[in-house]
Amino acid sequence: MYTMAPMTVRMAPKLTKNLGLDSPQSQSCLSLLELCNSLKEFKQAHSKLIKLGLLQHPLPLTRLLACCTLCPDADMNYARSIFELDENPNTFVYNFMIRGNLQQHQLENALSMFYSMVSDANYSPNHITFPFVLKACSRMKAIEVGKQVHGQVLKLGFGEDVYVQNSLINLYSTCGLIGFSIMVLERMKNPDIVSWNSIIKGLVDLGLIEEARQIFDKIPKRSVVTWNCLIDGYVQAGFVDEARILFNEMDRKDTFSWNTMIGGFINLGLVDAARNLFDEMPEKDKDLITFKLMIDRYAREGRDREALETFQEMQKLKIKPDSFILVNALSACSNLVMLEQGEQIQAYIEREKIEVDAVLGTALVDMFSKCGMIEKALSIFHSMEKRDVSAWNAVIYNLGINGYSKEALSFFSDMLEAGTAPDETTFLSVLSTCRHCGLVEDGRKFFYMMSDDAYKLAPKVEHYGCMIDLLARANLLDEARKLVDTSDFSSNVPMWGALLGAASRLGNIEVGEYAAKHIIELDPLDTSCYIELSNLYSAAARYDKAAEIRKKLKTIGIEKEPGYSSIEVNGVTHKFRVSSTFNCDIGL
DNA sequence: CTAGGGTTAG
Repeated sequence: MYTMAPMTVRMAPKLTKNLGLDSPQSQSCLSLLELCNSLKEFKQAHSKLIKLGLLQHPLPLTRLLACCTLCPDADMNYARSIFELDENPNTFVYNFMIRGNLQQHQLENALSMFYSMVSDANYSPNHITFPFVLKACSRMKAIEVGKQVHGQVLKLGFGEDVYVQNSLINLYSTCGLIGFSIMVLERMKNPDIVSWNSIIKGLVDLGLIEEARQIFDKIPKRSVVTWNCLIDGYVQAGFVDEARILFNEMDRKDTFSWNTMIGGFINLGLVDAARNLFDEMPEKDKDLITFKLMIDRYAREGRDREALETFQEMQKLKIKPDSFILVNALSACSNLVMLEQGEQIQAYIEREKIEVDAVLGTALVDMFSKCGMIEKALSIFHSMEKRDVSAWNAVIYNLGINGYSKEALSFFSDMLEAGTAPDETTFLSVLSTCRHCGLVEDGRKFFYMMSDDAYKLAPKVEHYGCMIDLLARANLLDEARKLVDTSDFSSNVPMWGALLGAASRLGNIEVGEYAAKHIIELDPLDTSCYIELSNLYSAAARYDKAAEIRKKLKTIGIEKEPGYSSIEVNGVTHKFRVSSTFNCDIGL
């Protein structure tokens, strides 16, 4: 919060005429400005200031600018419009603008503010300016500009300021020039803990973990951040045991320490080890990221139940989920067909007025349709302001697998009309719709459409799989075989597996043997192929052949283990048993 | 008489 400045402000004489800065209205307006913490309130204060004619004064103007650049959702265009009212911006005003642009990730604008500042003869950058500017340079990895700024620092005499020096260390190390960072450090009279941490972080980011460790052992003092940086270094390098030893040695762990360790385990695929740490972690230290790490990983691994349970734990601790977590939770609900849970999440989104962007909307659409609430799904889809490819894909795919093939295909043409470019998943959804209803003509059309000039998408194994199945169901097995023969996937086992499965379902021994021959050539240990083939023989009452295959299977000593292939549809992984049928969606 | 630096995930 900003304290009121005393009212004995120096004022330019020409401004004192219409002054009113001391008037009760002005006073109240200035206090209003201090209290407000939303853009809307700023704007009200702003217009009041204009009415009172106070924007001529440097003090209110600077304060207004401070308010509207410092808030986390600052509107920098708005800030800029105020800035431009200032004919003679002072150092404070410039600094606020640079900082605001930096916070809003408008790095170029931050730099151009700096440029106009240095070309302004009346005011020059001070010790506060440089950390912001240097940070902008390091975020942009603009090392050449950074070096020039370094020159300015020295020229203007801020080379001894510890904050500025530390910013320089960071600039050089984020640009990979750790040697320069060390040079800056060695010239410092009094490097502090932040200087050392910046060096350690720089080394860690370059993968120089041993060097980082040496510094860690050498420095006189360490902070929690020091420990966390080094632990993160070990974790990044895959030395999780080393990280764990340090972690255990820490006398004070903070949220970062725990999250770094948990994240490290997770990245190495040690999800259960991560969970153990998660359970050991004091509840009061857990934050959004802690939960995000666990829930996101559970969701990726299809451990939906655990994802949801952890999500509920999070709610018990009153930690507010962000939309990433909500997407994960919704996807778990749809995989588990847990409508009630999903509806609760939707209610939460409405209650908390969380913005339903394309991704979150798609997750809702997917959840409702997987739970059989197609109407509800469609109404959400229609209410979405922005629809990306995934949103369309979710609708088309789910309509298709629920038997609404006409609707699915009409959504597909709506999509093209809306100018959204279909991707491979779109075509997979469309083709699986055709397969679902035996629409051979349409299937062929869409299959060739995807690779034509307009879309230039190469059909993948999954697309071929759909086509094989579609053709086979229409008793067009020879066409299916030709498709495989002429594809780029003649050395792809699942591809032949799909043909074998189709042949098997039709009892077509010739094509079956043909496909099996290819599979065995490619992978003599493919068990599912033998099993499929023997089933095919049995079904055709060719028991001798079937027994022969079974025997072969035994002698090779292969265990029965069906092969799986998976595809991803709108972020949800669907498993297909490639050996037998292409339409066996195990995930449902 | 306003303001500044180092650590964790998608």
